[in-house]
Amino acid sequence: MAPWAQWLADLSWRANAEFCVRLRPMRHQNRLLAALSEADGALLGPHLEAIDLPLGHVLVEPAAEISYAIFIDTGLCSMVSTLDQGGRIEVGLVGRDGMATPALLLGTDTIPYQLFMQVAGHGHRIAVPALRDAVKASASLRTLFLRYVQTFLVQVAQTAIANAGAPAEERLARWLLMYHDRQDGDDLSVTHEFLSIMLGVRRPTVTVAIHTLEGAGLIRARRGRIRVLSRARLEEAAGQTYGPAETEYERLIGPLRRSEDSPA
Amino acid sequence: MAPWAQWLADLSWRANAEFCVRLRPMRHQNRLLAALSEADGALLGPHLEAIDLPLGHVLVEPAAEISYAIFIDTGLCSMVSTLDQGGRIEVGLVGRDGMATPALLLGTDTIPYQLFMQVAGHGHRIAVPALRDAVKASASLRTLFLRYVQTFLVQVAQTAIANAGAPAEERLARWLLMYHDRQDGDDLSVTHEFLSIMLGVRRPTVTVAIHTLEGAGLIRARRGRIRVLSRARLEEAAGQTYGPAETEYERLIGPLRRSEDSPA
DNA sequence: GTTGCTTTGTTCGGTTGCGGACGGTTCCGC
DNA sequence: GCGGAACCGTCCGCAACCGAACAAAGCAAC
Repeated sequence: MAPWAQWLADLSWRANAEFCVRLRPMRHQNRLLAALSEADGALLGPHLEAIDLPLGHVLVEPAAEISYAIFIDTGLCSMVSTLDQGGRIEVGLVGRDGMATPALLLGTDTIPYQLFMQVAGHGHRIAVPALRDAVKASASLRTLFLRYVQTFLVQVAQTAIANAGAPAEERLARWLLMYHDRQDGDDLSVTHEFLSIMLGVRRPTVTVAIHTLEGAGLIRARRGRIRVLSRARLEEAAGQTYGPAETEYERLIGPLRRSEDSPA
Repeated sequence: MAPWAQWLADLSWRANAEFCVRLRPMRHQNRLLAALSEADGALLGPHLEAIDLPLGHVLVEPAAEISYAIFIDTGLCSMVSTLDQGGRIEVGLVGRDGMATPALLLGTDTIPYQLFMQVAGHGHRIAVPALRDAVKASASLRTLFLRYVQTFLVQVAQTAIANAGAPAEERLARWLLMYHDRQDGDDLSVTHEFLSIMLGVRRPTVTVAIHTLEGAGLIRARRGRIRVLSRARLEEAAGQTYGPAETEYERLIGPLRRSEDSPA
């Protein structure tokens, strides 16, 4: 097994990951925080702490009480189900588009899934009681956050649809697009093995699918790195599986990616 | 094609389905309504209208504005994605356990999916503005309903997990249990073809899976009908796919099924 | 009770992806 | 520049499931 898969399998290291509190920048990269009104920003701001989110950091353990909500500025976080046999299946992805975990807005402090950083980055955290107070006090804040929950729900539903029968190649294209949506630039840092876990398929299957997409000129794959060459054609390749969740996001919250797009 | 599949494919009939308003019974079979406090019941009650929910009735059309929230007392409603190729994939199931559609609580009046009655029954409806007013006025009502959204989110996530690799037999077991949870008695009305659509597999695959479960003595299948013989063993057969959503429901809201269980 | 439709049972070949394994290549640290 | 670790490419046999089709059995209406 590859060593990075070690921390994927080994649950004991998680106690080592420590938060590194830093100064809060003025403009938030996180889309939800950036979308706050003046008043709502003032409501949350004092309670936000900047944190580092190293690779593999576990934000939430299944059935364990959650103390902080996290707003990611850079990096990616996966929500996965840990199966008895040791396997993992990804059900949702959170980046600078939202918060982890949406369930905190739905009246629960635990979820049956695990959240961990899949791409290192940084963000801000807020203690759950402070979040609850703010959400209780401001209807506009509540509305915004619940709208995010809706987009997340649709995202999970799209995962269910993609997992039902869509060939590995379409699922791969969808996943690459979702990653691409949540970061700047066109270079994605992922290995085949990582993708195989996220997509719930075998690693060789990922290799084959990547070759197909690369052969068609949609991406360029290098060791541990995938560059998106044509978003437009990648979206075609993803078929029905990509789109609804992103449309929902732009309708309810705002632009997901920065303006520019890769050339087709 | 079987004729019942006609209305599944034919979208034009939907205009024919008319609501039949009736008197409101005193005790709600719907679990959410039954769980309301005195005050919250008084808040919603005056706005509730009893309605019939005939087989195939379309409650929500993708991207179409939703006017009513529906609380199902009996019967079953599926949330499905309608694919371009004409196929449908189920992503969620709503019965007397909740309301249709949860998205109304998340700040949107449209969803990218279709909701239709899969098993005929009846329920109550409330106009969306009235629902919004009530939810805005009562924090306890909001909490209860949002908790339901959480259970629904987990249900959809479990669908994603089941669709990722779980063999048809496990998915079938899970679906039967979810149906069983949402009605009285042990007789389920479903055809193989119907199940094949809900599970996203071929009809012969369903036939084979049913034979396996029947051979093991977990169910008894007759034309258009399946009787649950042993819930406990059916839950075993469903493996990891069944459980988390139901646990979440009982933790956050209350009992899903009536007390008694089928003999093991 | 016969007719016609619905539902169920079964078959066939083909494809996709799995489980496992092996060899090659790139990268990193010493 | 030399190991060794990590990652990528490929192969095998095998099981699940698909797409299509056809036959049998239950049910209902006349």
